[in-house]
This record gives sequence, C-alpha cells and structure tokens, in this order.
Amino acid sequence: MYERKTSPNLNCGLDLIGEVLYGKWKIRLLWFIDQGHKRPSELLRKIPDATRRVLNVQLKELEDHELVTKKIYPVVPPKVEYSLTEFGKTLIPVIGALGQWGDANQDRLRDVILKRAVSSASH
Amino acid sequence: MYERKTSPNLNCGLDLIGEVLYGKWKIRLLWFIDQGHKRPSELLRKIPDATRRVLNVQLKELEDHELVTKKIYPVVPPKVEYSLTEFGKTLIPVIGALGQWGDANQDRLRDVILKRAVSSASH
DNA sequence: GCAATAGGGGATAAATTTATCCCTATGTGA
DNA sequence: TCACATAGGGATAAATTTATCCCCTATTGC
Repeated sequence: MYERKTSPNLNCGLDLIGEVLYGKWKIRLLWFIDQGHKRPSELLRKIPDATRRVLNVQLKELEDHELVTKKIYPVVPPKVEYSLTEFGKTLIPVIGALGQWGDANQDRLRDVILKRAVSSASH
Repeated sequence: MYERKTSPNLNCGLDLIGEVLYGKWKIRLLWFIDQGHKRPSELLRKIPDATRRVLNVQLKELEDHELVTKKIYPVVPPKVEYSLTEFGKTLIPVIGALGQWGDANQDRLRDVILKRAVSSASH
C-alpha cells in the first residue's frame, strides 16, 4: 500500500472534509450506496469509468474513515454489501447539495470545462 | 503547462462540480476570496501550507472556469485582486455546507484521519 | 547601485493517485 | 473438465497534481 510522505492538513473544517472526500470516486460511492446499490459489482456498473481496483481502494478508505461498513457474507460465490454508517449518512445532504449545484449548472459547466480542455490541447 | 491525456467525465452533476472544485486549495480559495481576502499575498497568508506557485495555478483554473475574475491594477509594485463572479457566488452556500459538516465533526474526523495515517505508517 | 515590494511563470522533481495486468478462491452448470 | 460468477489484492506503470528552484518586471527609498 502507498505510504504517505507528507502529513495531512487538519486545520479547518474544509481541510477535514477534504481528507475524507478527496478521491475521484468517493462522493459517488457514498451517493450510490445510499441509493441502495450496495454490492461491489453494482457499484462498478453504476460507475463504469472506474476500475474494480480503484473502487476497492477507495471503499477501503471510506471504511477506515468510518463512513461505510462492509459486510461479507460467507457464501459462494462471495457476496459483499456496503452500507453507510450513521456518520456517513450525515454527509448525504452535503453531497446532495453538490450534485444539485452541478445539475442546475450543467450546461455552463460542460461549456467552461471543455473550453479549457480544448484550448490547452491546442498547444 | 501540463496537457491532459484523458478526457474528463461529464456525466452527472457530481462529475461536473468535481471538475471545477477538484484541486487541493480551490475550495478554500473561493471561500477566502468571498470573505474579502482578494489579493494573492493575502490568500497566501491565509493558506500558508500552499506555495505561491500552486495558488497561482489553481486561481488560473478557477478563472478559466469562470468562478473568479482577476483584476490587475497597472501600478508598481503590482496590485492584483480576485473576486467571485456571480456564478462563483452561487457556490458559496455549497462550500459553506462542506465547511459546516467538517467543523461540526472535527474531533471525530481528526481521529479517523490520524488513525489511518498512523497505522499505514507503521508498515 | 542595492534591497524591498508584489506578482508572474518556466523547468523540473517529487508525491500522489489511478490504471493495467495478472493471479487467487469456490461452487454451479454445461 | 472448463467457463462463469463474485470478490480480493500485489506489483508495476502511467497520469496527474504539488512542490522546489530560480529568474523576471519596475519603482521607491536608502
């Protein structure tokens, strides 16, 4: 496992929430788990741009940060279910606010994001 | 300047907001600019863990994404002021929600973040 | 002339995060 | 016997982000 070489910033609330939510797929993992998509294979289907590996890694971090719990059923083929902890559930309204802002401004956002991407690509 | 090799995900609102807010200091930059700390040197003082260079880079991205505007006064020594655009201002309540959650849970967050950091450091 | 001020940015290195590849396990059904 | 489903994870590579270093501008005040 990768071993961090610099220490995290833990000064203010924004630092702290950043530490647990920073990760390409974490927010969406929390969101989809809350929506009832609990099994790894389901989550992978909901987030097809991610690989199985990264999702596992990020789910493990969410678990270490006590935002989700993992339940392994001793059956074959294996069955695993993730759920939000009570702590994790308190994040859902915040994530909802993020998603709403993104949805409400999607046209403009696509526009400015692509504009920047294109102009940097053309040397 | 670094040139992206993979294309951004622009599927849902969460992807979109991620594209513009993802960056170690961006959220705090927006927050402090909104609080009236507009000059680069002030922002650097408010965020002492960042270097001048990164703040410039991330401010440029925020500008390209139309969340802030930059005003350069033609004086010597140079004076520069950043302000939120109307679009950028609409993000403030969302950022406020993030910060509030982080503040409200700061003890627990410090705890779980450090727990993970320490256990991974010890092999 | 030299330092200080306030802000910029290129080049490169280091850190961090994601992606790829590949191998493991165990019943079930063809 | 072989493929399939379902989940896990090590090793390594590639992509991306941050950090370091160093140099530049122009004026004011010693």
